[in-house]
Amino acid sequence: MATLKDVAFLAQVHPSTVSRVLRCSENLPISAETRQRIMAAAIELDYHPDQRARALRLGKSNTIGLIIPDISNPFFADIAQSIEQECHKAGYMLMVCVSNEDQEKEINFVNNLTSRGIDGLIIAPVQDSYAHLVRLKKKNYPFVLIDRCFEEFETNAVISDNEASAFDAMEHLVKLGHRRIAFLSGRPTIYTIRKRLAGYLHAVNVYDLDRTPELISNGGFTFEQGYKECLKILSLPEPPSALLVSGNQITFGALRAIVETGLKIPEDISLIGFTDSIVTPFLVSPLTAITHPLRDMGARAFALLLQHMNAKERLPFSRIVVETKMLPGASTAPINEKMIA
Amino acid sequence: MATLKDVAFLAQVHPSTVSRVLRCSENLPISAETRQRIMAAAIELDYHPDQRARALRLGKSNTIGLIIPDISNPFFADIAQSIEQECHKAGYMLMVCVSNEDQEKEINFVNNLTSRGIDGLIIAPVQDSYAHLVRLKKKNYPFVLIDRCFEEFETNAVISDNEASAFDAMEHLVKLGHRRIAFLSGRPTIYTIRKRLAGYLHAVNVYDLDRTPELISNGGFTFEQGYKECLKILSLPEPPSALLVSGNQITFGALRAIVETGLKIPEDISLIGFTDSIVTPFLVSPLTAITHPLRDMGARAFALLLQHMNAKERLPFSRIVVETKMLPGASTAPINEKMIA
DNA sequence: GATGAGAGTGCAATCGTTTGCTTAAAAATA
DNA sequence: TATTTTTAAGCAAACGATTGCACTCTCATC
Repeated sequence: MATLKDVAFLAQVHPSTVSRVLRCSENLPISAETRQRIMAAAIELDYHPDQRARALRLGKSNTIGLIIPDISNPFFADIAQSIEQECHKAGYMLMVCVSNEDQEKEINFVNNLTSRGIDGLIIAPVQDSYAHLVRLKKKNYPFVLIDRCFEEFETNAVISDNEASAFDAMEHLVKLGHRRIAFLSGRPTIYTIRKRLAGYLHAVNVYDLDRTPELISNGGFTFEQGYKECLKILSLPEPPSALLVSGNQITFGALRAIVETGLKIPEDISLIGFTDSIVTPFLVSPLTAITHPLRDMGARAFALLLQHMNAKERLPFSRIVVETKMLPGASTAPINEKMIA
Repeated sequence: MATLKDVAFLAQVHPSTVSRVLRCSENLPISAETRQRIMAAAIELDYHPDQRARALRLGKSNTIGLIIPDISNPFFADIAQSIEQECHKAGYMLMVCVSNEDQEKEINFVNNLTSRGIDGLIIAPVQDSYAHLVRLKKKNYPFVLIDRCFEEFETNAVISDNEASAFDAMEHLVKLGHRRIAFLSGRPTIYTIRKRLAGYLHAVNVYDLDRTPELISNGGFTFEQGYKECLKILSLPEPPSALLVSGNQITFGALRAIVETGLKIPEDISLIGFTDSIVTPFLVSPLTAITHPLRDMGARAFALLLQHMNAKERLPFSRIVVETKMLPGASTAPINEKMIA
């Protein structure tokens, strides 16, 4: 790797001169001849400034970090994609880290990224703890939470109206005559899950629905876990007539369980999923889905972060709430008589 | 951010002593009392070594870079996920960059990452050019290509047997009686596409199939492009009785076109897709899919990279070929009479 | 009672850039 | 011609961590 010194030597000038020529475009007192010589040398040696030295000296790396729990989940992959594009537009690099829902790993990433001189951080936190984020806040390090946040801990965040959308989905099912509706989700320590569960319970209360505890299941986020939990629910003595599933991978797992059990959607069971996959319209039964404006979420998180990174003084925190949208499918139908029996 | 100096000051020792105490665990000549004092100070100040300074001094960053064309494509997202996990196991950080199939962007990423002191690089190249990779090779910078490689340019690579798998898929269709088979894919500048096309053409020759040029389409990689290209093909005066589609997103786009056109799979048209999505079994018609051992590909690419990064002397290049697998679905069927009419 | 061996620390250079300050020559002004 | 200004380029410190070398002690050994 060619260094400034190498270029300087080749051009027969001092390294500082090379630096100046390469950095400052206009009104630099330099002879055309020398500039020419330096440029030629830089190209000749395929010189690229060492970013770590630069970051060290400048205290700025033009890089931000993104920590997400799972990149093979299209939900986070799409968010990552949009953040990456915004970064690129703004001249930033993006460092993507995957916590795999492991709190320990997330903490390590935060430490590692900050000590790399990352300028800011966007995090979809695991939410088993947040002491590391409190430290970040204390150091006045700019960061934005995405999709998940802490009620009791004030930070920047871009989230969606989980509770309302779960309630709406329930209402939709209730209007079709369903009174025994199961709720399938990941860990309830997570903000989105808690909120959706709250929306579910709210609907259960308002419409006085069946409250068998077995109808609520929080097994985990994966395809496999969704599959197993759904099988369990379907084999209840009195299985539900409808299912509200929270999460991309879980929904597909549930789908597998339903297909394997031989049930037809929506004739035998109705299904609404919190899912943002492009394939929902082409599933065995085109899925009624609650979708997020993922690109918008990513873009707004980055814009908010940028604002805080560029701020001279401490800005007040923002909590941006985006609206989900129910994508109508064909996976929900009025309850039929045999279900009740 | 606390520095070594801050810790040293608090512990009343020289920075170098702090560094030694924090780095070298065993047999360091240091009094227990001093060590104690230093440790306490480090914790008190929440000290984390500055990685850019460290990387600068050590010439090693314990970070590798991954450049992929599209992260919202599960194919690359899964590869990224597995590489990330391997990295983590080996104590490396992963920096993920998304080229969005833009050669310019890829070149920038390569320059930027290498000048960040990244220890190695895994790339799924855009393949419009490779001069930047030649430079990398010249500088003896360790890198591994994944999924796509260059026939005429020797490098490390982990790829799959694209040609054979396309041929096998075609053979499968031919045995069902299909003779008019369309091939839908992304840009033919890309290795995988070229190879799959070669497999397709080979089958066309061996079995003397219909060679109407309109049956071959290379519109692009996206869902939208797959949709449009497929519509075009379906509206041919003599539409094909079967479709071989190359790529995740394109396959779903084609699916949309088929569904919208009102055709039934496999009664009206057979479909085989190169796709690695977990949802293929639950589509309108459970899809016959050619799948890749994605986790394995990622793991092997990382292992190969690690080997080259740790090598004292120049190693010979490896080209690892993994086998694809045809996942049987229900989207292919024997040709029926009305198709031929 | 020198000499030598270790134990316990500090010093200073280094990695590659950047930038305020200085110097030196040339040009402009008095 | 003497002085100031402008132009052009070099010097050196700094960012934070690491490490070979050197230094000062304290013991034990010959």
